[in-house]
Amino acid sequence: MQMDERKQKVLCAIIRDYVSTAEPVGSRTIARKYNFGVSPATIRNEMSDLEELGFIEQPYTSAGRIPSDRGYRYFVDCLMEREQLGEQEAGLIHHVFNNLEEVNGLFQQVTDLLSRLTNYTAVMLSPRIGNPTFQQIQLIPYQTDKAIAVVITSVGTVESKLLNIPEVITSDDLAWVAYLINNNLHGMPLYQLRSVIRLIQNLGESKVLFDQAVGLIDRALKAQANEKVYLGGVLNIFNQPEFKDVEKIRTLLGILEEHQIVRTLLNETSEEGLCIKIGTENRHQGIRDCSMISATYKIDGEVVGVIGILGPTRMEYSKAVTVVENLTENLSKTLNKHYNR
Amino acid sequence: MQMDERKQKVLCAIIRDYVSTAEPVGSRTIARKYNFGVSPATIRNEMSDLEELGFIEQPYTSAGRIPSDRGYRYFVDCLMEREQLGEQEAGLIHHVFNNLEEVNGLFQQVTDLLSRLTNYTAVMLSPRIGNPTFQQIQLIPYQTDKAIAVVITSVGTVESKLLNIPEVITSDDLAWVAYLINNNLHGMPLYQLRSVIRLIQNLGESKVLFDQAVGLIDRALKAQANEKVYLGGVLNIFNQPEFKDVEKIRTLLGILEEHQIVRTLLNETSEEGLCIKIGTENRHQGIRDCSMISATYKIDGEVVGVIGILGPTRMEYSKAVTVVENLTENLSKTLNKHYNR
DNA sequence: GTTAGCACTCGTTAGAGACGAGTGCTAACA
DNA sequence: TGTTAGCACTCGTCTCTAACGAGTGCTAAC
Repeated sequence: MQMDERKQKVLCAIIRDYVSTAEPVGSRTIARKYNFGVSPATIRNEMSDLEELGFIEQPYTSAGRIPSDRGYRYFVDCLMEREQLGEQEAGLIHHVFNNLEEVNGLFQQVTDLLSRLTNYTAVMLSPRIGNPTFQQIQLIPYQTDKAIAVVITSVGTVESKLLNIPEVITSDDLAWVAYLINNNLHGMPLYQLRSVIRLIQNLGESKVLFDQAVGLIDRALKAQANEKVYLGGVLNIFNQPEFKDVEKIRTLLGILEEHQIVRTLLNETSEEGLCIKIGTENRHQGIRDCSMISATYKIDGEVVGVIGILGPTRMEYSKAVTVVENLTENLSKTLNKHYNR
Repeated sequence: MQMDERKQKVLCAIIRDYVSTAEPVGSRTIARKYNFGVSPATIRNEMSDLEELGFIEQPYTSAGRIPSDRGYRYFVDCLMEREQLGEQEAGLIHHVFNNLEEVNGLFQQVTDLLSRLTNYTAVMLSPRIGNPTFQQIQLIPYQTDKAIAVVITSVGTVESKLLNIPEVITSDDLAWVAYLINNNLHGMPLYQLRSVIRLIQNLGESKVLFDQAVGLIDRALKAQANEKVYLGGVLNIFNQPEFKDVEKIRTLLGILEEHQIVRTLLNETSEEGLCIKIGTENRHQGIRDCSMISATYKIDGEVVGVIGILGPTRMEYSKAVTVVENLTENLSKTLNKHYNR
């Protein structure tokens, strides 16, 4: 059996109706509401065919039809048209990207924006930069027995910590340790750090200080390697009638709380561009009745991170895709400008 | 009517039973399960009195009794005995406070610990330190047209930011601006900052840099003034049968997500020591069927922050109070040691 | 190929009755 | 005076049934 134009139109109508009502769609509704100019009986025949093709299904005999995962897939691949952003939405986006104070805040802002524009839950991974290296450390004396250590990595992130140091350590010692570290470890990636450190000896009293400082460098580089997870609009889950069940919500919130799971999910995004996973296409058991739309963003032409949304399979794919694509573009542009490459 | 000893025992038994089962408690259950040595009929008479006193109530005619907010209040004020911590629990607490890596991580750890020990949702405000002042700034050159600014406040917190600066600015300019700021603004609280800044003139090309640096100082001091909110065990809400209703969960999660609300709630904690708010004693409409147990922690004898738990009014008050008190003590001790006063 | 007609399915809703946990009251008892 | 057995009564919960209706598939006619 082939998909002719009318079948496609019927499938579109079913999806459109189901997406907005969350109720199984009957032949009468389709025929009347979407002006097919044929009777419900004719639509029924088409629906019967669509069911045979696996694009729609019946929750039970003699209920209306709902789109199957395969139906959504066909719709997304072959039928869906990109939607235009409304003026208000474009305005919101413009506002976020053009009133940027600093990059770190941007990630949360973009995630919130994404959830707000789509009404689904938004997730995001901050940029993972291939092999960040140690750049420099500063040790600043503070009160009598403390020091503040500030580590800068090659990607411009800063990690700092208040150190407790033995009283015998002078500010000259601080300077000496900082000099030692900067001289010997500059430009080191994480995996080389340990082996080089072993070569540095004879620190005497400064050993404690040195160890703490190196620990911080370690953390700074590790933090960079592990992409941070941002969540936005988590409560949007409650808007979906398919999640009126407490257990379902609990499962989903449990997944979102486990950042490692979110990371895995997002990292399954195809290497470049947009990725849509519908229902059972998702690996993770707990989101088998959800769809995820994600897209990668780049710095200097290289993929560094992902943003995405998580919603029910009954999702406004067209709108969602437009927003996700738009935001990744803007994000890439902004980050490139910021990192000046 | 007076509360005699048996009435108190009956109230205790009702609360104890209701807390563990979440079902209205009948006279038979009380008489049998709690070895009163009298018949259900006698218990019924006592219950009737307790109801008249307002300590228990019936959900409907001829159901069992449940404790009223007033009943819980009487129990907490007059009847409750402190519970001892189990060995395993004490071990967990010891582990967190004695394997401390750094103070900033401690806050989230304590919040998580609190929720884990009680099985309720834990909330916490990070220390608010009265009038933090600007201590010092470092401007570190980075790449050709950037600088990393690091601001240290009087309480040892560090704020940093990557600055974009005009190309004409040299590293000497950076040093000069840092010197200027350190010399003129050192020891300034937030409210004096602006007026002093106006006195500094003739910055020429460095104006942009100067403004960005001051902006960061501003933010660092403001961040300190506004206590940060930490949440732990949010999903514990789902364990409570009283929250099997989706709308209730949504409301509660909505409140927890609005950090400003949480801040207000916690700041209503009595100036010192423990605070228990039961049901309608809570100001906020959305948690009128919850109880909150909170306690302040101190640095240098001065109250600086609050930790607390939020659960259903049907709460294990004894256990919860013990844990909250224990953690505030440990927290105060640890912070004092860390800040060395 | 399209459509009206019609029997049929099956989830949803509303109502009725049985059930049972628990009460309050009364009267008897120590 | 406090305690208790007995008993009628209340009311939420559970189960069963019947009515309803949205929607289907099939058939036959156009």
